[in-house]
Amino acid sequence: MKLSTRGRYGTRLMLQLAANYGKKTPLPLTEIARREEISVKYLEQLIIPLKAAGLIESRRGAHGGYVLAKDPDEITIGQVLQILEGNISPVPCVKDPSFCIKYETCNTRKLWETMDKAISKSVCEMTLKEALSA
Amino acid sequence: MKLSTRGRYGTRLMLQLAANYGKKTPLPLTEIARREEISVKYLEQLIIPLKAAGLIESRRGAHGGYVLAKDPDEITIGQVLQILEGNISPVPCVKDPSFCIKYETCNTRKLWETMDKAISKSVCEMTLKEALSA
DNA sequence: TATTTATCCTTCCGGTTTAGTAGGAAAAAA
DNA sequence: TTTTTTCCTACTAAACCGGAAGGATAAATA
Repeated sequence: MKLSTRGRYGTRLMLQLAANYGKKTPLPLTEIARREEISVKYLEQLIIPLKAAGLIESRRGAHGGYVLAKDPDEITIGQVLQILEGNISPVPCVKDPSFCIKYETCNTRKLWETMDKAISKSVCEMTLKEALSA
Repeated sequence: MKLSTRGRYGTRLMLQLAANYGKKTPLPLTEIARREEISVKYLEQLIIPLKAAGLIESRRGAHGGYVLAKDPDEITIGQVLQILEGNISPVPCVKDPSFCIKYETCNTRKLWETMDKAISKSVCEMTLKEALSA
């Protein structure tokens, strides 16, 4: 039960943008790629859904780059993971009952719900700002 | 970040054995397969590591089957998942620092540790007995 | 205006993991 | 000796993961 590189790299990407928040110049992917040792090409892929979700704004051309669209304390790690990994619940049925035909009689459902809540809580209560200062 | 069928089916398997705990006859996989609608062949595969870990004992031949080797309140969901899924931490580096070359400078490590603890706690504090009665 | 620096857009691909299936051997009970 | 069951070793189709490739478009600068 692992996060993929999308979630992990994407979080690092977002923390770099959070650290740059408030500065005059946007942060280009080339710079993030250098700091985090991740290829620009892969970062380009990860940033698309983050931008589509309205968490990021971009400026094209020379001296361009990306900036957070919101304050770092208004974005949670949970949001970022949700966008990049999809639903982060440990089992599909918790968020989508139609997934399982045995939904009513399943002896493990409440168990997964307990687990799901623990995960959601840990990650939705933490903002980029808090993650940075930790 | 999903559990695979190994972890999910294996937990259902263990809960069936927990429900049978104390009864005179062991529970055969054919019966578990019928109740849970999982093929015997796949259950056979899942039960191997559980037995190897000492959570289960087997009896061969007619009227054979499996029984828990311990009381249901001495086995946690966390143990079961650990055996079937391997390490359930959301990122590899939390349990194995050598995995990551950026370990010292990583801005996300503490974040994953927080998440890891929340998951471990939720799942290691719940025993089969509790899961059954929930 | 030409060049450089960026984002933006579409496509492809090899490797690994997942979720099983297949076929039988060995043991124990009836 | 037949049936029921565990035990053991392979095999595989499909999905997913982790990127790389190649260029188009836009903005700043010289």
